[in-house]
Amino acid sequence: MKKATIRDVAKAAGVSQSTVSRVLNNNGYVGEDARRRVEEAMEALHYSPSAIAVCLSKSRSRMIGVIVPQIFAPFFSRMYYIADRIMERYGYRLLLCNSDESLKREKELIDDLLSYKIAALLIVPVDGDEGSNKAYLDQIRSTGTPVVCVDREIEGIHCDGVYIDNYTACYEVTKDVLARGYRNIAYMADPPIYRPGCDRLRGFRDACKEFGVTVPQENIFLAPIEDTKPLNAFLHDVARRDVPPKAIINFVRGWDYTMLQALHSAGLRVPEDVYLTGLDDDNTLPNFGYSMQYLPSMIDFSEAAAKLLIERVEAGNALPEPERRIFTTHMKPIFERKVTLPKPDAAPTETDEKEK
Amino acid sequence: MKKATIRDVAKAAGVSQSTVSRVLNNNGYVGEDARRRVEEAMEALHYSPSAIAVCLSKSRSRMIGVIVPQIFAPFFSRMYYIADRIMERYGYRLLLCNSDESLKREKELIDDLLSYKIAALLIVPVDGDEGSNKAYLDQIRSTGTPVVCVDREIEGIHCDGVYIDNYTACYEVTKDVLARGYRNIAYMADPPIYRPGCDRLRGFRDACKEFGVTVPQENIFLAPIEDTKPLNAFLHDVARRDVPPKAIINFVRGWDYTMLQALHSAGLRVPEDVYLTGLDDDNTLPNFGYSMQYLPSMIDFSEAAAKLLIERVEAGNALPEPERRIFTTHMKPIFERKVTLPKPDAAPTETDEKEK
DNA sequence: CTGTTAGCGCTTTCAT
DNA sequence: ATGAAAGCGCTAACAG
Repeated sequence: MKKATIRDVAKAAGVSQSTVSRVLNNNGYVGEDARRRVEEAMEALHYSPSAIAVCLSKSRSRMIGVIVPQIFAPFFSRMYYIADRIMERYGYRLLLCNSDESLKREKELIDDLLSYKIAALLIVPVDGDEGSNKAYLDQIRSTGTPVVCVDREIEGIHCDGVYIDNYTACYEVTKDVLARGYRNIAYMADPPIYRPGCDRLRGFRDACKEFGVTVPQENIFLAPIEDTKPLNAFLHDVARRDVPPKAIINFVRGWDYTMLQALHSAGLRVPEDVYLTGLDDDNTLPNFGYSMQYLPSMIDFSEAAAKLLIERVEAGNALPEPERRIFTTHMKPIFERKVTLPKPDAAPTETDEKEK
Repeated sequence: MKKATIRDVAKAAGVSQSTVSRVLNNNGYVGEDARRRVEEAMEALHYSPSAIAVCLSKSRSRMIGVIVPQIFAPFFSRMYYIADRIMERYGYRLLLCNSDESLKREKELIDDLLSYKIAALLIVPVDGDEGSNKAYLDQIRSTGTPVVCVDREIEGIHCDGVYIDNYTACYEVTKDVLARGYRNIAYMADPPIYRPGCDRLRGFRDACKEFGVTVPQENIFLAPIEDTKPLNAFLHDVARRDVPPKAIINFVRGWDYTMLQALHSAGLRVPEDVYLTGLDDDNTLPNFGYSMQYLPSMIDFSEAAAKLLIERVEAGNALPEPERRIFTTHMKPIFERKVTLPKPDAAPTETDEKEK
C-alpha cells in the first residue's frame, strides 16, 4: 500500500489539490464543507505530507544545518540538545555534522548542507592556524541563508552570533586564583591567533599585571585545539617538574578531562596537589577535581542561539544587521565538601570568598 | 545570481539534461567529448546538485534518521560521532532527534523523519513502563525502510540491532565485587520490565547466588530511566544510613554522574568510602571515583551499527532477515594511582587481579 | 551515445 | 471559494 499523496486526498475528498494544499497550510479561503471533507479524507488515508516535496516546491526546507567540532564535547551536545528541543517546537529538524576542527571539512559540510536547502546554519566555526571560512560564511548569509555562529567569534564576521565574554571570564578566574595566594601558576588556552584565544590571554595577562605577577613562559601553554598531543606532553612535563605549578588555569574548551587524566596519571592529585580551574560547561567536573568553573547558563546560552535562529528564519528574506549576543559567564565555586587545597605561595588577598 | 541548475549546465554545455545527469551519476553512456564539456560547464557555473530534488525524484533521500534518548549522554554522543564519520564517507547525512525517553515523542519523531524519506533509521528505542514502539518499528522495516536498533533490544523486535551482552556484563561485575570481599552492596539498574533491565538483574542475581549472598531489598534500586528524581532520593537515603553499602553497582546508563554527585554531596567519597562500578561508556569516569567499568569498545560498537546501516541501505529493496550483533563488554580496571578502597566486609576471594 | 518526456509531491499564481 | 496548470530540480524509461 503506497503512501497517500495530496492527490489521493483530493480525489477522496472530491476537491482539487489546491484546496487540500490550502487546508494543509491553513491559508487562502476554504469552504467550511470542503475543509471538513478534506480533513476526513486525510484522516482516512493516513495522509502525511512529504517534507521533501514541500521543500522542493518552496525551495526552502525546514531543516537547520548544525556544524560543531565534535558533538561529544559536553558543551556542544548540551547546546545541541537544548536547541533541538526548541527548534522542534517550530517544526525544524536539525542536520548535525562534525567538523573535527578542519577548515576544509567545514567548507565541504557547508556545501553539502546547502544542497539540502537548509533554512539556516548554526555553526561553531573553525578558526585556527589556517584561518576560517569567514568569507564563505559571510557570503552564505548575504545570499539569504541565516547563519548563527556559536561560541567562537571570528574576527569581523558579518553573521549573527552568540558568544561568551572570554576576556572577563579569564580575567576574573585568574584574579581569583591570584587572590587565593597562588603565584606559581600555569595557564593554558587556545593560541591567541583568533578571537577567543586573544581575549582569554588578555584577560589572564591583565589580571597578572594587576597582581604584579609574572608567569614564566614555560608555564604558559597555547595549544592548537586540533591536536591533543601537545597538551598531554605539556601536562606530563609539568607534573614532572621539581616544583610543579600549584594552580592551573585551563581555558581550552573540551580538554578538561584530558587534563584531569594527564595530571592523574602523572600522580598529581586534584585538587589536593593542584588547584584546577576551567571554563567548560560540565556540571560533573566540579565534583571531581575542578576547584571552580566559570560558565554560562547552558540553557540561556543555547536558547539564545535557537531564538536567534527562529527569528531569522521566520523573518523572511530581509536579513537585518547581524546581532551579537554576548553572555557573561558566572563563577561557580564547587566544593560542597571539605577538601585540602594545595598551600598557596602567598597569603590570600581579601576578597569576597563567601559567595554561596 | 541564482543557483545553477542542471538545466543551466545542460544549456551551457550544449547537451540535454539527461546527459548532464548521466555524468553526474556516472551511469549510462556518455561521449568523451560531451562529458568534458559538461564537466567544464559545471565547473564554470559552480554547479552543485540539489539533494532535495534528487531525493524527490528518487523518492529516497540520503539522510539517515537518528533517534537517541538524549544526545548529551556520553554513550550516545560518542556513538553518533563515530557513526556520522562513517556514514559521511558514503554520502549520508544524519538527522538527529532526542526522544527524551518518551514513547509518544518517539513515534512523532519517527513519523516526521519518515516524511523526509530517510534512507534508514538508527534508533535507541524507548522501552519502558508504557511499552515500546515495537509494532511500529517492525512495520516501518517491513515497508522497506531499514531500521537499526542500538543498545536496547526490544523483546521480539524484527529489526537489525547492535547490542551489548548485559547479562554477562552485570554477572561479571557483580562477581568481581563480591570476590573483592564486599557483602553489603547496593545494586541499581533499569527496572526488569524490558530486556536490558532483566538481563542485568539476572546477571546480578546469578552472581550473588553463586557467592551465597543475599542482598536486601532496600539495597536494590530499579529506577525508571525517564525520571532522575527517584535515583537521587535513593542515593541520599543510602548515604544517610547507619551502615551504608560499601560497594555500589550502577547499571543505569547515563546516570553515573548523577550518582557521583549525589554521593558526593551526601559526603560519601568515591572510592575511599564507596566502591563504585558501572557500565557506562565514559573514559573519564574511571579516573575520578569509579572503581571500574565494564564497557564495549565504542568504536567497534558504533562501527558495527554504521556498517549495518550501510549494508541495508545499499542493498536495495530486499531486506534480509534482521541481524543481531551482540557485543561483549570488557572489564576495565581503572586505578593508575593508589587509592584507599573501602575495607571489604569479607576476605577477598582469589581471582585474577593482576590483569594489566 | 544522446535527447525527449514523464513524473516525484507539493505550492502558487491565475482564472473562474 | 475553488480548480487548472505551471513549475521546483532531477531521474528514468523510452526512443532514436
